[in-house]
Formats: sequence, C-alpha cells, structure tokens
Amino acid sequence: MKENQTDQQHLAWLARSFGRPDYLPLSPDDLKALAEAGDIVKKYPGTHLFKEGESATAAFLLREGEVDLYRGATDRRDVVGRVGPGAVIGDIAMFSGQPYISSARAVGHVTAFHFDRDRLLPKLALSPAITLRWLVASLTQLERTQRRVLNLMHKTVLAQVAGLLVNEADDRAEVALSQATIAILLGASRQSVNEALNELKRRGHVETGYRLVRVLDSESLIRVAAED
Amino acid sequence: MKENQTDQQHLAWLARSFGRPDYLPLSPDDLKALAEAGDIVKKYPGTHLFKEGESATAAFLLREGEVDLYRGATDRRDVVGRVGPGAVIGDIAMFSGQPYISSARAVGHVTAFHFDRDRLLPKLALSPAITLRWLVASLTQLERTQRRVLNLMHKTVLAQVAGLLVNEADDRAEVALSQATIAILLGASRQSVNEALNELKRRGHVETGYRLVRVLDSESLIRVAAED
DNA sequence: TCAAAATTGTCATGAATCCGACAGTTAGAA
DNA sequence: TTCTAACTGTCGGATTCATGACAATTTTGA
Repeated sequence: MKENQTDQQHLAWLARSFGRPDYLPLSPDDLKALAEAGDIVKKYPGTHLFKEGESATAAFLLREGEVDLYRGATDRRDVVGRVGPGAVIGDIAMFSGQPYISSARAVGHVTAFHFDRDRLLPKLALSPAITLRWLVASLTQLERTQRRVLNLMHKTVLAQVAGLLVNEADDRAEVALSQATIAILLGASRQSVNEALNELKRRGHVETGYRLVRVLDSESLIRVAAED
Repeated sequence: MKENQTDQQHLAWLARSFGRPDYLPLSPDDLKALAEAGDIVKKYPGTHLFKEGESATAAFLLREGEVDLYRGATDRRDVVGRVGPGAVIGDIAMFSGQPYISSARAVGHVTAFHFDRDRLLPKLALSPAITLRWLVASLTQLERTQRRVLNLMHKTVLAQVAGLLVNEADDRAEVALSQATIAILLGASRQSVNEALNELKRRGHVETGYRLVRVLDSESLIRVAAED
C-alpha cells in the first residue's frame, strides 16, 4: 500500500504499452448488444478469472475493480500489467482458440461481463459492427506494441526516456513518476535514467523535481527519442 | 535474387514476430467475397504501395513479390521488415483511420489485392465471418508481438538466441538461418550471436553448421532463455 | 571446375550500461 | 515540529555488447 499511487501509474503504463490497456474498445450501444451474449460475474479478491494454460472458453469485460495479469508460476510471478474497468481480457486466447497466455487474478472486488465463446461468436456473426470495432481496437494495440518493440531494439536509454516522457506527459506537460519507476518501466537502471534526465535537463528540454519531470520542449524530446 | 532463400526465411520470421505475417488464412468463400471488394494491382520494383504519413485509404494483400516496410525518411530508412505473399499490409492504419505508419516499397515485381477502404467496409458489414477472421489474425499477431517484447526486455544476447532457437526449430530440430540473419532478427551484432552460439555449443545444447543450427537439448535451451 | 560471394570464426577497442555504495534532499506521517 | 521513508545525485569498477578488421571455410553459379 505504500507505493500505491506510483504502482498504479506504473502498472497502467506497462499495461498500456504492453497489450492490455484500459481502453474501452466498445461503445455503449455495442455493449448493449453484447450484454445479451454475456453474464455478469463477481469475483472476490484473490480469486482467479482464469489461469494461464487453461483452455480459453471466455473473455471478460471488467466493470468494477481491478485485475492483475501475470505469467509464470504463482510463486515466481511476472506481472504483465494491472487493468481496471473497461478493459477486455482473455480475448486473444479465446478468439485464437489457444490456452490463456496469462493468469488473471482479482485485486479487489471485481464485477465483470463474462462472454462465453460459444455464445459470443454467433452474436458477433450477426453484428459485424461490434466485430469491426473490436478489430480496430486490437489493431491499435498491435501498432502500439510494435512501436514498443522498435523502442526496445537498439535505442539508448536517453532516447527511451525521451520517448516515455513524450507519451506520458499530462495536460500540464508533467510526468509524475519517480526515476526508479521510470527505470522499471523501461527495463533500465535507476542510475542510467538519472543520467539521461540530467542530460535532457542540461539541454533545456526538461525540468526535474521530486517525483516529477516537466517537459519544456516537446519537439526536441521527440527528436531525441527518434535518434539512434 | 542472390540472397533469396535466406532472405525468405529471415523476413518470414521478422514478419511473423513483428507484425505483418502471412496471416490471413481465409477460406475460398471468404476470398471470393473479398475479391469483389478489391482490385488486383501490379507494382514495379522500387515503386511504393503507400508512403508513411499518407492518408490510409487502402490495405493490401500480397499475392506475389516482396515488399519492404520502413519508417523514416527515404535516405535514413529504418527497415521494419520485408513481407511476402499472403501478408496483409496497411490494415492497421486503414481501419484506425490514421495515416500510414510506415512506407511500403516493392522489392521486385509485386502483385497485390488492393482493398479500398470505402469499398471494403460495406463488404465487411455484410460478411462478419471475414471480419472475425481478420480480428483473430490481428489478435494472434498481437500475442506474438507481446511475446517478443518479453524476450527483448532485459535478456542477454545468449538468452535471446536460445529463445529464438526454441521458437524457430523445425520438426527436425534445425534452424536454417545464418548467424548474420539471427543477429538482425534479434537486433544484435553478428559477433555477439556467434559468441552466444559458441557458448551453447560448448555446453552441448546445439550443433552448428553452415547456415544451420541443430538443437540437441531443447529443455536446456528453454532454461537458458528464461534466465536473466 | 573454379572464382566470386556468402558465411563463420576470432580479436582488440571503445561505448553504453549495470551494480553497489553512499551522501544529500524531500515528502509525509507521528 | 520532528522523524523516517522515499527519492535524487553521484562515483568507480565490472560487464555486456557494438564495431571494425581480417583470415578461413563453405556454397554457389558461371
């Protein structure tokens, strides 16, 4: 609970750039149509919506509460992300007809739509608009993930930090993350991030504060992120 | 034409793990319906199917020939991949209503289906099976790309090479790629790959030949890939 | 068959990054 | 207000990896 706020942002970023974002791929109208294809289920904290390796017979649309996604054994968890209301999980495995890729465990009390594969598919066959929307959402996510691959390949920490700052800056051009958190997000060391931020500060592209980075020159940051 | 065979394998892998695979396995009926929504176009070597930043009004399904996908200016190209027959390109941008993310240039003589957005969308509305198939294909691709992110994060070249060998080994437990090709696929240098292969060979997990790696101990490789 | 091209193997050097350590600073809670 | 935990800033050594260079081997095509 200590690092709750930071943790929250951290996981949100990871989830977004990783594949299971909190975006809502369906409009209210679509949801209405979909509602007939799903049941509402409630999960107690700590219980699983599904587990890695299980046959994927259903996807879930979260309504309330949050869910941790992780891979690997329960003891040696590799958390992939945490998602909240609006997120769709399990769809990749369900549509592909493969076992679940990760496990999904309720963090708090969770309410979710439960779409059974056998009920959903006929529904989608009748409502191409929903399918198309889902398609667009998945392609958007695919593009984001591809971009992430490009960033991980070859780029220096400096460029990665610049890229993250551009993406994460809020409406006041601020990024409220600790350097340690940024380091984890990028898979770099805290010291390297510190060095990179100093360099950006030296060039006058950003200002730094306690658990805060303020973007001064977004254009330059974009340029730095593209280098290398 | 010189590096044709290797190139083929190399790019097939890149395409598969990156985002533009031969991923549209549609049934004859679906293809027939699709055919009515698209024209066949031919492109001469060096000409563009589309360019980065252009308004994305169409997607292409390659029938013959190969296409380079790259980002950035023509002079300072950052090749994202090369795809061949069966690949679908431009769909992300077209469906999302955004400009093309990358440029696509014909390597040799290219024949492709050209799906105009305005003609395709109504067709999809009438043929949900096609849309659903497209959705499944994109989700499958998304999953692959996510896996790739996991492999690129934090791992040493040794672990990355081990992971690639496990994924790419054919039914005879062989991987017919040159070390230079493997290096490009992983975003590493040829020398590092050579060193990693030597280490794996020393441990008795693989044998190497000319443009060939034979997996002797898949279990150990999986363990090595998980390290770090 | 034989030369050209592709590939493997190896080495030295330098750059980027990680890691451990520690001092100074800030925020938040008692 | 004061204390404590979290965070920033910085240093030097160790490690990984890229780069360029070159010889040896294998394949390929004329």
